Amino acid sequence: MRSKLARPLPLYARAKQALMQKLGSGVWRAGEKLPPEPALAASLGVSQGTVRRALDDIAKANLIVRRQGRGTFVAEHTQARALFHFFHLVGDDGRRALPGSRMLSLKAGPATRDESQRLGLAPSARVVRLQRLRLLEGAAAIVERIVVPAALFQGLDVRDRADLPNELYKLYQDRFGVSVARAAERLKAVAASPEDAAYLGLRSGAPLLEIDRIAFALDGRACEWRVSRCSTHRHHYVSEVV
Amino acid sequence: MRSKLARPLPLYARAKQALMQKLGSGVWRAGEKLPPEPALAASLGVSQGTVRRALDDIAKANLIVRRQGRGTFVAEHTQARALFHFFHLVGDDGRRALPGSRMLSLKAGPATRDESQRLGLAPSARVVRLQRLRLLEGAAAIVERIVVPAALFQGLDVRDRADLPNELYKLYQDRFGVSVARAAERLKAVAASPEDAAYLGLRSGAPLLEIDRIAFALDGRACEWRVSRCSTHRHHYVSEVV
DNA sequence: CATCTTCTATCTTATAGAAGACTATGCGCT
DNA sequence: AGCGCATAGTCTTCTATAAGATAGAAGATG
Repeated sequence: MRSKLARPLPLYARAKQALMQKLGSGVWRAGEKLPPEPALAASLGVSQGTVRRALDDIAKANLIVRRQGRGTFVAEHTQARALFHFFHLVGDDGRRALPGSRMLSLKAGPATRDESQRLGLAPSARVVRLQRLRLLEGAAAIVERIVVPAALFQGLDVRDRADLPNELYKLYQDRFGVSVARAAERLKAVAASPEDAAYLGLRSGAPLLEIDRIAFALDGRACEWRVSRCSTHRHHYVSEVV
Repeated sequence: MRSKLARPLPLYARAKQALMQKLGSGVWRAGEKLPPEPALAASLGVSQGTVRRALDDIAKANLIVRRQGRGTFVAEHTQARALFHFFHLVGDDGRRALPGSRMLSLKAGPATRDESQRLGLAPSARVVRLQRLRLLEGAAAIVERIVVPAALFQGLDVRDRADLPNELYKLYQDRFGVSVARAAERLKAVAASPEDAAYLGLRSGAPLLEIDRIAFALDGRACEWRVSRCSTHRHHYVSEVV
């Protein structure tokens, strides 16, 4: 919302928008190589320096990866990326480990009011819900409740119940072409419900860290709502603040 | 830890280091204006473009503020900065408010093992400890325990007990020349101790969000250890993940 | 296997103009 | 003379382009 005159964005910002739009529209798939800088510059009608600035900006948001001598590539949801960018629970000894998963339930249905509001969907649009138990170093540590819009994930189905991979974001990207670009998390301390407690082997009322996350796709639309209730006896959530 | 040959850092990175060092050594005080780009470039023996890149990097870490037409200034710990960069508790309605403070205690003493380890001090170096109760919208919401190395804050004293300001980081900067540049936070859900519960008006054992933060000065040394135990009934901790 | 070439991104410098912010000047008016 | 105001000038950062040197990666060639 610019106040004075509607000044046009600087050229590099418009170039960035154009590139982002291409990324979002799936012109280049995950892991693919983008055209070299001079080619992009020519196709956008700007200088190489300008396209460079745009690419650097996008790389800073982890949407592309630049490798000297090789080229610029669309970011993939690798295990390492999941571990370092999207999973913030760390062992108290400082070691990071990706949690294992045990599927508890998967079913589809119309969205509740909360769900459609949080995901920005039409009232009672169809959603798919799943629940998982996640294991850290073998022990149950997180109860996870996930809601996704059915429209974005056509074909995600009860039949998938058995063989959903551990890393859902990679699945979203590979099978449905939905790349999670960023996420907003809200944390609270809550008391374990009797159900939570049973899953995690704690007494009811034990303090749990609740991570409430909305994940956004490249085009900015919300694509997942995930609530994770974590036991933080041997782990903690890390956050860097600058 | 670079693996192959010890390649020199690129010029802009060395320029950044040189500038950071000057910032850390207090050549320019908080709020002061840095020399214009061409002057800096000349003094460092690099081109204006290179110094620009270094300055942009530093600005991205919120250590300086650049204003077109006016100049480049050393960042100050304003209220807004405290609110947006260093205080992550937000009301469930989305509104941010800086908490008020009520001092509970302030005393000096030799560091415990934990304290000297977390702050990177010699064993049993002198530290100052303070405890505060913090209020959100008038209601007690956070119990805060703060430990700082006495060496960095010469003259911080029991006599200050009454009139310590709400925003400590501004005090650190203005009175002691210690600028908090970044911080690392570790979050856990814990059960309220009887003492916590009494301060916060909760029952003992209620779930609290514990924020354990080490703050680092410009030169990279730890300058504060702060543990905040927060009631998250009406508030939550926000975290953006890219 | 070693070397060379080619393609790529990265680094560095230089130049020019646009735009924001502040100061000083000068002009008209009272 | 003194006041108010527009304008010009100057200093600053910001934007944009260009060009060449550097360095990593890969394949072709000897």
